[in-house]
Amino acid sequence: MPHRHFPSDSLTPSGARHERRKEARPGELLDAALDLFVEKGYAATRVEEVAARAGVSKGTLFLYFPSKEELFKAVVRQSISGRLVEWNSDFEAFSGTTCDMLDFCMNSWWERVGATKASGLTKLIMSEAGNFPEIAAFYQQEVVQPGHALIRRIFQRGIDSGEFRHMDLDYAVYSVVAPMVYMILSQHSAGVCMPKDMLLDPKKYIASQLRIILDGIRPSPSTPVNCATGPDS
Amino acid sequence: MPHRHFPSDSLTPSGARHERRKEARPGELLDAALDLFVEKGYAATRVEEVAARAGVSKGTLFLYFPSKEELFKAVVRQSISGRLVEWNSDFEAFSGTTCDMLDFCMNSWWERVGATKASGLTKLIMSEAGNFPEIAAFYQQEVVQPGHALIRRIFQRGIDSGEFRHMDLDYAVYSVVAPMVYMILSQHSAGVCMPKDMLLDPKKYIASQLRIILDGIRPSPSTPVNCATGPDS
Amino acid sequence: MPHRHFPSDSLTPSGARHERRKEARPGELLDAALDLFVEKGYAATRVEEVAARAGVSKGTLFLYFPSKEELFKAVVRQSISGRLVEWNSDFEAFSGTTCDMLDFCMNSWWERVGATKASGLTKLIMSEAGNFPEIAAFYQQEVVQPGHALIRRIFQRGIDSGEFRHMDLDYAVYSVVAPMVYMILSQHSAGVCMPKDMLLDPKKYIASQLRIILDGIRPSPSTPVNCATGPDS
Amino acid sequence: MPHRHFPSDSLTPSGARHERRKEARPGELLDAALDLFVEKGYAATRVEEVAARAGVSKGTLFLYFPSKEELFKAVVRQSISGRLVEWNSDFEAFSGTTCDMLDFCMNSWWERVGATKASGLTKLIMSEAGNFPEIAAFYQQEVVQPGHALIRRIFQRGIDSGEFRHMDLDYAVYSVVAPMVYMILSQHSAGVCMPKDMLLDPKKYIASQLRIILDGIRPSPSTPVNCATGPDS
DNA sequence: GATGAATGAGGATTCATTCAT
DNA sequence: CATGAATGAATCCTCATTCAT
Repeated sequence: MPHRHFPSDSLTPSGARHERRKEARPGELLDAALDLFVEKGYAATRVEEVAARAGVSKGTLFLYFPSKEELFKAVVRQSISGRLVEWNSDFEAFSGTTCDMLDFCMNSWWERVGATKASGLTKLIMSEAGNFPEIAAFYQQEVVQPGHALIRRIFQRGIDSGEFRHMDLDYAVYSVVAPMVYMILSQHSAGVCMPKDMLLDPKKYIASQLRIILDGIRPSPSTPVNCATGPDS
Repeated sequence: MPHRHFPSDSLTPSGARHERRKEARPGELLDAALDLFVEKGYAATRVEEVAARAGVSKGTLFLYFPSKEELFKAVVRQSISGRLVEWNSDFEAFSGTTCDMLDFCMNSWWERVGATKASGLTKLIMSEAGNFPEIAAFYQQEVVQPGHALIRRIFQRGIDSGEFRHMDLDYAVYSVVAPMVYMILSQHSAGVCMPKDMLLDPKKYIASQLRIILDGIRPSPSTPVNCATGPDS
Repeated sequence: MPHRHFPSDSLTPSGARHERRKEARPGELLDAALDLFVEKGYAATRVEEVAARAGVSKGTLFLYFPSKEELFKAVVRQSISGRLVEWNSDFEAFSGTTCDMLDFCMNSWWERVGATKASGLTKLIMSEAGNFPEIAAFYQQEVVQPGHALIRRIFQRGIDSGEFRHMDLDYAVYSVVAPMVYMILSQHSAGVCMPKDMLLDPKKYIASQLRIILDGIRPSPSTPVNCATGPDS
Repeated sequence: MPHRHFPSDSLTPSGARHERRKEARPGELLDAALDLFVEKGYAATRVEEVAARAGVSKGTLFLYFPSKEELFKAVVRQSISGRLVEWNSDFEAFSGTTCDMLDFCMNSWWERVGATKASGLTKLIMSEAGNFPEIAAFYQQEVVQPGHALIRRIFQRGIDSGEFRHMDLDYAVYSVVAPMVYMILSQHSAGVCMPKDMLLDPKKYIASQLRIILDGIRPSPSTPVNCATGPDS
């Protein structure tokens, strides 16, 4: 690999001046942008730095993406929205129990997004959405709504089949969303989410949450309470 | 130069020369800064605006805080300190069921934190933790660890009394933490957490999550599954 | 004058770093801006250069004018619109013949605008209006409409008093506007308007045009033609 | 390397290899450039757009013109050349009154210049003269001088025949030139020349100006004034 | 000769920080 | 102490120009 260097500390792209890699450029820029956006946030990431990390000059970036914002949207599309489609279709073909479906949902979300760099985008957007309403709207449309819709569909399936009890889905979906989002945040703001020196094992975390949720939403076997008596009774 | 002795000074009432006691300045600045940092984030908050809201000039702010960064740290340090003491003591005297305790925990947390300015601080810290590791560590020690410890104590109480099943508490606590944190985030990044045009009713949200949690962690009434069969069975 | 230099070739302002001339700054900036806008056009004038010529830094300019466009508008207001008011009021008090009024109109316009640097703004705007519609609209409103209205009022006065014949004022006003605008343009694009090596004497130019106009718009003494016969008759 | 002799070349029809003869390229580029320069001005015209309109790539443009500036000069030089010859000869054969001649002059000028793309060139040159003195001189020699000379000859003819009064022709010519130039400018900077929402009808405009001029330059029927008395007399 | 990907200097604007008053 | 005028580094984006293919 004699050509192409990735100077991570210098803003000056190296290599030959004209390299003509039109096909490869967008992907290289997107990769560099994902890294930097996740690492430093949207506002703090300079486009020139993205270009430099991709091994091109500032101007080249604007050849492929008309603005920083569009660059960011493209990153989100590639890293999340794009994978959502494939993810969704997995569910179309799913034939097991709805419990398994929810299990699959949480675990595959983790593998496809949570465990990847893309998860940093979620944290980024939550942090900076207030300053970039357009980006928030974009993420909302491309990621949040489809995601909620999927979970809602799973829940509905479980209710219809008798696996789950009746619930107000508008609120119940967050029993799945919240732990997943929280897990992602704890990856990117460790000190803020997790007690010091403790790292969560994602698989165990998901299993733990999943069990509570599933137990918590199945049709009440008896009365919904076994809390009738205090600890001192 | 402890006092001024110029004759001309006698033209001015020597008592309360300045309307606002200068000792109050730092506090006013910190209050203003907290509001603005919460509202707009660190980067988007301009020091001039902070000064203006505190009723002083930009230059004066730099008299008390050597830089924007130090101002931020001071804001967080002051706002965090000892918030949990009072809350904790409420639980010492609690004599009801552990289910009620968890109910009280989540609801009073909502009233004391979620619905107040303090929630903005949580969001702020999560957003900026990456850029201020020192702050993250501080928050970790002052808030996260005590908070987790409290929930853990509640859970342990429930297990000991037989109200809750045995669980790996290292993971189970997040069934309470995650929905609460998520609720805070959705307050401050509405468009990113919630499907468009939908606002969560906090009381209903908490009730919904609480019921799932309580059902999800009580001792298994039968087998932990009623998902043995698929939806088509 | 030990302080304050006007480095016309360097962009670095000289003098002490903090000079505190708040009252004087806007005027100095406006003067510098007028010079440069006239000399180089709107697009080609760099704000930094304006600041430097006024002896301040780039940032200082934006302390007084929120944008390049507002700076330009302020220049127009100071150089033209502002004077239009005073000019207009001269006419309110005018008690002579309407012929004298028109004479005064053209000559005083020349003295107040045509012969000053402000005339360069007219040329600038005609050249660049296409690229800056907001500026064109502003000039239209602040300068063109009041100017046309004034001329129209003069004409109407002459018609009412019997000094001028009846005319379609929508078109007749240009018999005054066109020569004045042309005169201004010839100042700033000499080679394009005037035969080489010929400079117009403004007073004689105005007198010549004025006489033609006045003769051309007085009530027809006989028939409007003495062109009934060709040159060979 | 006058010709290529590679055998592989024989696979291609050696005759009309390129659709557009390369000799035509410069002309196509100049045409496209004229359109764009006129429409948007020099600075606002991008070379890439010129190339695109000419159907070639940006690189090709620089093959024929070493810089944007040279392209501009070439455009103007080509577009100006010899435009007035034909027009001039029309007047040689003219046998009517000089009033008719002036009428014909202004109206045919409108048809040949004012209403055509050439008018854009005039406006362009006036706008850019300051930045391209060489162009201004060229325009001066090719257009301004012959044009002024023609009008001057017409005026002289009218004076000689008694149709017009004696005048200082150095100044009187502008009574014709100014309205015509102004008309061109108002075509290309409508918002700047005309009160908002008002469009001039060229024929009526010319008729109006012509009548004033003709009335204004015919031999004084009485005294040159009927402004001896004020409006209140 | 053509192409079009790549370059990078240049320009408007923002804002934390300084310091003369 | 307090002020607020002044600074200038930093950042996004444009576009004339270059040159490997």
